[in-house]
Amino acid sequence: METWKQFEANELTHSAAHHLLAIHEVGLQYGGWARVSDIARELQITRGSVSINLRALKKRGLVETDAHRLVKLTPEGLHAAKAVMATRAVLKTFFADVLGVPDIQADIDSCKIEHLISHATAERLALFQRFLTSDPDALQQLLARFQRFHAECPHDRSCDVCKGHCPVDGLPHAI
Amino acid sequence: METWKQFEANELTHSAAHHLLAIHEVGLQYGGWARVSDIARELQITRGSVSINLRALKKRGLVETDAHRLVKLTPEGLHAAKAVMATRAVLKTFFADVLGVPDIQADIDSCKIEHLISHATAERLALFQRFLTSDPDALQQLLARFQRFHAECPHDRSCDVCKGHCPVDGLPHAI
DNA sequence: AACACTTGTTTGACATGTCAAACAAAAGTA
DNA sequence: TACTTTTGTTTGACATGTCAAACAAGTGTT
Repeated sequence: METWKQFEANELTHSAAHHLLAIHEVGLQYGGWARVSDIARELQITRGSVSINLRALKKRGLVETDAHRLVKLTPEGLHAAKAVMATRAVLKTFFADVLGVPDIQADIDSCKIEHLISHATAERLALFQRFLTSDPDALQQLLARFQRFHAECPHDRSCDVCKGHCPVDGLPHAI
Repeated sequence: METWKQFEANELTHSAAHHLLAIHEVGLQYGGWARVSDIARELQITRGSVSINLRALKKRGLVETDAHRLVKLTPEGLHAAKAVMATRAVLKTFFADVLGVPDIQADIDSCKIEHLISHATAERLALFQRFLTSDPDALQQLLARFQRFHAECPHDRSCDVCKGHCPVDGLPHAI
């Protein structure tokens, strides 16, 4: 059992991923360039923290700086940022549109997971969604039926699917 | 945008969750009791680290100790451990059996996510799986068709679903 | 030019989680 | 009983990521 130690073995930490995303976001209005202050404001952390964190990202070649201390993603940094955004989008769509999880919760969950889930799994999930929503045999109806179930489930024993118990841990619904 | 800070806002850290799981695992053979050494061996970390980490778990009321320094989960600790195991099982089943992700990758991904995903999302995912596999209208066939697609996808433009592009980021398949 | 503000960096602090090493107490063995 | 080993704790170190505060360099205003 050393699977659990893989938790640390990711390309990006949560913090690093969001620094890249913040640079990308801020840079949209300034031709890709961002200032430390802007990044700090975007992430709601201090300039000092951003300054320190950028040092590591520079050393890893994900970020570049100007003579005027302006910050920009390198091609590798941009690639990494786009990968994170794409993965998050897939997760969020699945949580919200397929599973029917409330929008805010879908945002939080996808943001927590975006940099941790493997590309292989994210890709299969994306394919699954495409498969579900593009199949000619009215698979849409299947989804619709599932969504309807959520709305109508009485969360007690009379319910055919949940039978009044949480499907995760098997315990009776608290509701 | 302060959604990203929610990453730290979980009931359990990854480390804490696995300490609880390790106590539970070891305890199966000893009536719920475990020793610091056993936990350390199970997690492949030093006794010193376990000792320090248990202090925090004790303070939070998730773990109790004996006069002989034997360690046990409290009812709350057991509940937390079971919740983590249940969530992981749901995630792993989805990744492996529905999406068709290789077993080892499904283990790693579910282990990374188990303590981060909300109960709401895990519950909907579990329901979705039950829905998929128990519906009378041959939904099993749907799954089978998706699985078959994976096996047959040529990963190039001739493929109807992936069209030679990664469904996550839209870039051409590297394969 | 003088003063005030903004910006980026550095420093010292804290929290978490890990290690190795030293140590003390308990258990096992002679 | 005496010796050895195992066990649990403590300590000092390191890495990451955060803060507040001090500081230096630039930018603006008058």
